[in-house]
Amino acid sequence: MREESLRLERGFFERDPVVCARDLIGCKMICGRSVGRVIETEAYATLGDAACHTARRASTRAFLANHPAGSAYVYLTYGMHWMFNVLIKGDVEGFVLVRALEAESGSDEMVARRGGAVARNLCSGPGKLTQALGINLSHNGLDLCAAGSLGFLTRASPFTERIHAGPRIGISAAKTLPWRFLLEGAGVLKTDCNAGKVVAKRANAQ
DNA sequence: CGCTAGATGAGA
DNA sequence: CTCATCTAGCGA
Repeated sequence: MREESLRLERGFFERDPVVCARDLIGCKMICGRSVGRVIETEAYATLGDAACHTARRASTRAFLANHPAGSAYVYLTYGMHWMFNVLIKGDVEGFVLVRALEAESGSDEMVARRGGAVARNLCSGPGKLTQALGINLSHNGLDLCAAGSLGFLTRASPFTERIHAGPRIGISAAKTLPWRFLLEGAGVLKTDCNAGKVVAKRANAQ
């Protein structure tokens, strides 16, 4: 018998952000015709985490107050890259940044939006991911648990693959929290490993 | 392959 | 001024 993938429900996102980030690995992300498996995430928390946007941005605190768990939180960084996050509201509140996917279907339109990038380079980073899926500010605030074109599907059960945890990358605060999660052996993460090195080097230089 | 520089805009 | 980034272009 074949197991059916079901949409992740609100309750999934009403837990600890770190648990959500880890459990999102291996789930499918759907955006219209484009589907990919989540292979990299990061958790951010409103308490004890200086890297969380709520620590510096009033608009993010307002967003959190006005949206349910499982809402999409999208914003621009470095003037040109959209970041796709999910609002988490458990006992601890925060966000999960979806950093990388392994394309499964609809990759023709993903490749087109990425300007002809090869598979290994298609969704292997948070900016590439949103570009491949066509995600931008218009998706901000969407309910990912509703029956829309944007959301997540449950991962296979039992889930036997290994998940690696390590420090988050590309940030300047709270660098040591091991809140970055990767599917082991996904083989799509070279670029992000490089990004991690760059960050580490900068840290060493100071 | 590794590494650097520069693009580019919102928020506080 | 700071950023949850990416890519082209350079040198080895």
